[in-house]
Amino acid sequence: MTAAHELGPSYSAAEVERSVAARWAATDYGSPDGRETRDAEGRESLPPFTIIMPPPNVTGGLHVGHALFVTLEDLMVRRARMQGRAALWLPGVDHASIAAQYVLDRIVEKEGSSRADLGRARYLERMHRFMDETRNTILAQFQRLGASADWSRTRFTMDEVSSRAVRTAFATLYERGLAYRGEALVNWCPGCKTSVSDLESVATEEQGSIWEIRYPLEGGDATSGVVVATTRPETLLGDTGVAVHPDDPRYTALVGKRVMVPFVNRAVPVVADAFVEMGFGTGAVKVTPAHDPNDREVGLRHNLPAPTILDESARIVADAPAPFAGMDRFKARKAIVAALEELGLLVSVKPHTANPARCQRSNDILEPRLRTQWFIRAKPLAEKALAATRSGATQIVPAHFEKTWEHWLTDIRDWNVSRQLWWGHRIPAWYCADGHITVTDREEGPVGCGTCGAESNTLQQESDIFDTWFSSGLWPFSTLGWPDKTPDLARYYPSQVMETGHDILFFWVARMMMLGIELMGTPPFETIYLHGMVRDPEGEKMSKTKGNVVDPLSVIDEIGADALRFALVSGTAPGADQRLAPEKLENARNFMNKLWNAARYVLGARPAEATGDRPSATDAHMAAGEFGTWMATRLSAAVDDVDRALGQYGFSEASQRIYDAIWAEYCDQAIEIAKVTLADETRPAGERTAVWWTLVDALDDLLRLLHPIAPFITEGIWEALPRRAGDPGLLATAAWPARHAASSTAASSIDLWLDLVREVRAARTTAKLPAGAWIPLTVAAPPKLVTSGEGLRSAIERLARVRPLTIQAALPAAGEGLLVVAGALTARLEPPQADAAALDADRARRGRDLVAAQAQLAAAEGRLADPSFTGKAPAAVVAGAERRVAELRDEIARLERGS
RNA sequence: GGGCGGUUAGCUCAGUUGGUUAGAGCGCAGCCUUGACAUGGCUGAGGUCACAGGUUCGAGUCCUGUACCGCCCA
Repeated sequence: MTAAHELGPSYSAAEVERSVAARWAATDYGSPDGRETRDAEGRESLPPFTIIMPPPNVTGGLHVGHALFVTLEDLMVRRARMQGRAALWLPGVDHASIAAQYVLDRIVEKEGSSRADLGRARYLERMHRFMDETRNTILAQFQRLGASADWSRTRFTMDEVSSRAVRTAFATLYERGLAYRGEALVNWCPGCKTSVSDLESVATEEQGSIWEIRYPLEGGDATSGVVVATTRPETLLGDTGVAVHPDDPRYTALVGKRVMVPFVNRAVPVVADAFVEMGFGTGAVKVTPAHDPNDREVGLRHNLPAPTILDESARIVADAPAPFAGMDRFKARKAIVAALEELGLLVSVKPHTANPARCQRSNDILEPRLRTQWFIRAKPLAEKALAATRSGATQIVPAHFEKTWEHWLTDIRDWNVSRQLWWGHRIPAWYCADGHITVTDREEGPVGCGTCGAESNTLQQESDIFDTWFSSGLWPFSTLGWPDKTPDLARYYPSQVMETGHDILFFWVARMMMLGIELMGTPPFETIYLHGMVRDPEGEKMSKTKGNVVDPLSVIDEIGADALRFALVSGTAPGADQRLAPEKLENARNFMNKLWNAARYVLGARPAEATGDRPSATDAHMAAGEFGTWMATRLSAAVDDVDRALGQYGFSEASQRIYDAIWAEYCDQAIEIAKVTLADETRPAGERTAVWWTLVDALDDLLRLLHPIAPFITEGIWEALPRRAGDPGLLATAAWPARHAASSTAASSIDLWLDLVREVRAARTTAKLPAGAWIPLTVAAPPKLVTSGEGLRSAIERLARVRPLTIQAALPAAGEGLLVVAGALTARLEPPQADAAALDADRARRGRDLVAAQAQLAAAEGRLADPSFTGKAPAAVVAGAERRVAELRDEIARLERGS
């Protein structure tokens, strides 16, 4: 970057971002106790502001979803930092056990080996090497986005502290009876060879069949018995019953009788159970307790055995009858159907839409299997989480997600935390030869069996590991040092905001809430802010196979992180998905370019008289004249609006307001007005100096407002700005702007004159007057506006391209020309050689204005004439209507007089 | 089947506790190479706020229902 006062002639995001990043890297500004902060003492008097960063997957690369969350969190943290709070944004990465193992398995396969070949120890060693390669990649990419996290506190869900937190948490839950080991049906993924939680199972839809199969009566022939309907004939080998609805008259006589399951020749009872839908299929269903959740329930209610008939690869078990033993489940389905047909037991086959659950990771169809697993008792934990949101201790943004939250937590089922994987935290449970369970938080394991005292070296540790989300669930406090009582934990727990995607509300947020309340005693965050998904311009989910993925790094290379951040922020609404189109990115880029050029102009327009340091009091110059007051008022309104928007997580609204403040107000109006004064050597030097310093002060405010969204360019420009005494070295640690004392509540005459300028321009356009021509304008203005108009004379001339400009009390008697009415101002443009057609066009325009004004007047008058309006509406609204009527009458009178 | 959300300009979306003149960006049309910026400036066209009822002095905003779209849970 070039020296102060000299911004490069064209905006290069890459150059600015590189240079600013280097300056940041040389400081500890991201630390809540950073030395860069301007007021360390003041900081202590304010509450800290903490966001714990959702840890990205260790093996992952940056995608646009990361870019969104990094931007939003960084925005909040940067603003809090500027407000003088101790702002902590704590980063880290997640070991992502199933996802990482899935990725590494593919790599190992390519290397011609396999997980089984390597064995657990060597595989984990290979995994650690892999982690070391990838761990910092994603965080380095976050830095390119401008993330101002405290990198010195970076954590990993598999580091030593996290491991201790996991053991302690589990041991505590076990002690409290909130963790238990039990046999239950789990979602088994035959591809990943592990169980997965309900949340990791994805319901899908596919065309299948429904088979109707006859189970003959025990001792009966092939026409006796009952016809069951099933979508999974292959599980027939594990059937231990047939169920019918108790009220189904078709089967009343059969209940209690026994029927024969083909091939296995097992006599099983016909039971009556209300879960059966009479209208489905034949109204009779086979019961396979070990391979279907509903059947499991029925089996338990009717004391049916539950033989497992599918192994961990979802093949028919070895002790099943030939030829099915060892067969894959889908082959077995065909084979069994064929065999049934041969036996004459297949009654019919009908098409049917099935909804098999698939593994979120591998997409294999999940197989329910009975297994002994570790579970977390969810109900008592969920109740506390619900209490926290109901009491308002934790607030969900947007609020409507509370309903989803309620729904899920109310009907929550126990959480299966066992995974038959290798990469992850091993469950700290040990079993002795007699099967007693000992759970401990000691890294080296228990000293002996907690029940029978069997020696530690005879104990076997559980081979299962924890669901990744168990360690993630501890993240809000394990990152702060828990289970130790660290100063960080005391200072930063609970955090203010948990910002994450609504897609992991249950996976993660609910678990953090449940575990946080249980283990820490208080909810882990005050606000849960949920963002939506970033989609492609057509609203499609981005995916590599579709090829519609926006790569944030290429976007940054092309237009800069600031533009990407601005585009994402301006498109976001709490909980809502957004479409990211190239036009949006382009607009953001243009905005950055606009800001850069505005700054270039301001810095280059310094009057010779504006020597010396920047005045430390902003409002000295702003109070000096109409322009300063106007600017102060505009800035104050912008600050108020941005504060209000951000206070309610209206990020997009805030970004739009800043965009307007910079582009429409500052560039299109303030600079254009100031330009005239600054270029006018005949103006008093003091006036030019005041105007220039006002521009500088305003730019400074705007940079501060925009900084949380676009940190690089604002920092880069700010560096070139004359500094005030007491300002820190970095904009990142400078103070958040406040209202200006010089602002005014009264309408500024500048706005009134700008309205006139706009009307004159419109008149010129409709009348097709040459854009470059100087055209005489006479304005009739009330006395107060005559004075301010004189002060703005050269600006009005230039902006409206009018000359000579006459400002007086009244218009001379009707003459040729174009009438212009704007607020309290009436004016006449007098083009030297106006052609008749042009004048007609303008007259038509004015006619339309008149009609519109008359319609509005009629409406307003109608309202005021209605006693129910004047009687019931608030006084302010009535007064507003009255004012409006007066204005409209005045305007109409002037429009009519002139035409 | 249950729940939640959406439907506003050609497109993408804003729209605070109901206040009467519904906004922005992009796109479109016309004009402008004016010494910060053509990644720009100026001006303009374009909306019965999905539909049908209701509450109210007043409804894009609140209530009921309908249609369509999307998401979540089963």
